[in-house]
Amino acid sequence: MYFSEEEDTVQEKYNFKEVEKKWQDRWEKEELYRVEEDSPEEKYYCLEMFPYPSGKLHMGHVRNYSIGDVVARFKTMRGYNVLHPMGWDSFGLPAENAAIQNHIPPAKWTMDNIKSMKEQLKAMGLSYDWSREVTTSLPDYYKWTQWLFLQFYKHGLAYKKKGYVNWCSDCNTVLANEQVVNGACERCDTPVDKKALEQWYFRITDYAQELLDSLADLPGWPDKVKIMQENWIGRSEGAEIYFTVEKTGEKIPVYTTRQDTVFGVTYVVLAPEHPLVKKLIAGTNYEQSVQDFVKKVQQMTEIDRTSAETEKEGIFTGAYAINPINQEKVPIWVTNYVLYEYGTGAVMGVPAHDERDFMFARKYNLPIRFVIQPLEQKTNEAEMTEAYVEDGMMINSGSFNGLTSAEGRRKVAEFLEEKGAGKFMVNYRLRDWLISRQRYWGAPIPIVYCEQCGTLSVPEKDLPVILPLDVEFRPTGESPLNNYPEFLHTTCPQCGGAATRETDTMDTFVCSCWYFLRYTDSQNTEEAFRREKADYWMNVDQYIGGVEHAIMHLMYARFFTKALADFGLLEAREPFQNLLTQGMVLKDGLKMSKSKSNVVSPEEIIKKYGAETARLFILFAAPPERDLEWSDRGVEGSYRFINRVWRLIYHYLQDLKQNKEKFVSTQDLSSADQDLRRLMHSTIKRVTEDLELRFNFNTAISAIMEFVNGLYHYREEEKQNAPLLREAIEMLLTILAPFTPHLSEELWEAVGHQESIHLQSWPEYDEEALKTEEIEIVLQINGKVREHLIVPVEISREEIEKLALNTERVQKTAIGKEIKRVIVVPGKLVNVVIS
RNA sequence: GCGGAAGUGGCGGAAUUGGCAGACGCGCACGCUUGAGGGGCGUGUGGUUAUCCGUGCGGGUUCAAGUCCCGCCUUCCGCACCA
Repeated sequence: MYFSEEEDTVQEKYNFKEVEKKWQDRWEKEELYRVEEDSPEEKYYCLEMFPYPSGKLHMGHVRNYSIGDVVARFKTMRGYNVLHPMGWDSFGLPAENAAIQNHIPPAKWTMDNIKSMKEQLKAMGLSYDWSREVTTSLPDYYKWTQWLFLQFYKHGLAYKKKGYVNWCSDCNTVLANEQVVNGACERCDTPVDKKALEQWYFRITDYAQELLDSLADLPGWPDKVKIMQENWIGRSEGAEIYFTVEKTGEKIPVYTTRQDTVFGVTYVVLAPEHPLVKKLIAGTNYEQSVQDFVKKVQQMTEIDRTSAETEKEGIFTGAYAINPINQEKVPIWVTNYVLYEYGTGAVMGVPAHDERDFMFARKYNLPIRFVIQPLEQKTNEAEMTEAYVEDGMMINSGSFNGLTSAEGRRKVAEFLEEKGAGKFMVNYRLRDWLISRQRYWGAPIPIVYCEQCGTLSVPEKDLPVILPLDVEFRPTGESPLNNYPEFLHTTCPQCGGAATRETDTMDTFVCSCWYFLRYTDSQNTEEAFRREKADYWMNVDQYIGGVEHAIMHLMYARFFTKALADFGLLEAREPFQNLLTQGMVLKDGLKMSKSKSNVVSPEEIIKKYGAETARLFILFAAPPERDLEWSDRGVEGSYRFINRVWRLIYHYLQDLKQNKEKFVSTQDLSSADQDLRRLMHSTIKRVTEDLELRFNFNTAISAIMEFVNGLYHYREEEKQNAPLLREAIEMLLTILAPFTPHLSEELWEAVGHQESIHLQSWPEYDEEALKTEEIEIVLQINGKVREHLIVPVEISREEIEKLALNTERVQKTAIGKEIKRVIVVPGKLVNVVIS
């Protein structure tokens, strides 16, 4: 990019309003941040989580995008071909709620918000390639979300089934397991109900093992996030064991990780929803009471039911089961503490070796039988007040006596497997992803139902299934699609007869599962993305966003990437190579929120101090992954620094314009010149390493501040070296460019450059320039700092030792004592140990 | 209960491999500049000062510990009857 010929008058005081606007407009006009795939440079994909267009930018956004912008600009200057896109996660409930409350159509509300948020983002001076912008709620995007759904369907990874699902009565829709927090809707906190409904699922459980295993391929992810995903997947190894109903011979599979305790089983328990419950009690004396109990449990809220503190309750069904290991007859109970969704929905009760079973058995006077002996001491059964849940040695277990728990787990499972009464089993806590929502503002699921032909995909050529915009909302929250005949009624793609459309839409997390792929080829009207383009850009080298997406978005996106790779659509099996989870922005130690009225508006800060002050403060105040305490004083400090840089360079402006001599020789430098030059190079080194190795923006900025302080000191020198000064100032502007892009660009132009500073290379430091002739080392006596010695750089260990021993301080201290040892750490310190 | 992160001046934070604790910034004090205020430029600023003491607490390893080991405390975050 080249600057226009017109002469700019540089003002004495930094006018951030004019300057920021001037460069934002010029960068946009010149398409400075546009990237293509045909670059000789190595690619780098820098991505920040795209926002939901609420209409207003908040400080979390400012932090997220400031971090991303520094990374993108820095990598560009380091010589990478950087993809840095932005878009909108624009389906979702708030738009619909706005429609119900204020009678604004969701599409209009959404597009208006996008417009105003885009202006706010542009006012921040972020280096996005806006030509790649994606909007998930527009047909040119959701067409491909629907197309991807069909690929999942075709490959058997999307299916419909009836099951007990989480229902939020306030949002009027079902929720995925991941969207239920403590038994309540994560969006509105309404306790969820369990409803038996037919719903669409993605078979993420097919990928459970790979999702778990390949966490190991992500060293660039925070351990915290990997551990959370690991726990969510919840893999366990155990056995399925088949108990049989005494009367009917029907099998009851139970899942356990402690098959070594199978001789300790004194009862079997079923979840209230277990289908066997009804059969067992039908026509017996127990029928009424068990039914009452089941009803009671099902009426409990999800919170109460799943809390570990909830009292364990149960009821005998009147039926008995046979333990396949020893043919023993044990009672079958129904309880509130067995989860139908996990394992087989049935559990073997081993009170002696499981806390929950222990409490349950105590309450209902069920027998407790010890079958695992601690290795160190003998259990005194009479004195036991809690279950022994550790491993040990098997006792009271027939031919298995004497085995350790680990051996027992293997042998018992093998034995049962041989008898056809059980098998080894790996279990996961991860459930399939429920993706259908009974809401309007989402991507319609491209399915039609025909009375003759059944459930059918919409043919790919008929995509997108357009979401109608002129719909009417009812205050109930019911999806208006159900009352929109033109949408609902269609023809069967197979027989041509009358058919109806699926009116459920997809969970918005489906849309955000592949947006990073669409960015690589966002204008493509023939495909979701061209494979070569995706393969060129993927994986995302650096992904940046909030930790609140640790499970849902990040796991769903990983699942999508793996599935798409299996469909042959791309090479990558992981979407995000490196992940940075930024901390929250706090005010007065609390998360900013309307209810606490401690919200600081980015718009106001930008208006008052300019975008760069806001960016600089946020990057300077804390390292990116930590929470950040907002401080108005701190903001003023950043504002001061920016003006300090401006004044410094303004002071030299005339000289710099007239004297364009380049710095070439290190001859004839005064000691102040040498100091300045050393400071300059050590600053480059520090800033480069802080950005390259650690994303420590705060310490990088502090190094630049020290450099500026050094330049102010140099300004006091009588004799100043003009070429050196020019080099130092240009270096300063260059390393500031990722942090303060407008200021740097304006001054870069002012000192006489025609090409944008953002197209310059990142400076290299000169190892030679860092060297000094003398260094300061620490003199310690018994490990305590006593003095500082100035010594030549190339001094030997022996000389340092001699020097140290000859100091007055050491001599004095050593009177009447023995010098036991002298430790020399070259270049750092000498420690004299005196008894 | 389980898992993770953190705890350093009046405040935000630095200390990269065990080697000068407190970089940088805020605040505060003082000086210079200015008609004044603001702003700017500069100096000082952990606590005590004879010296010592200091990184949540108590031990330990080491010539040397904010950093390593053992045992606790507090705060925040995530998960939580998963058999």
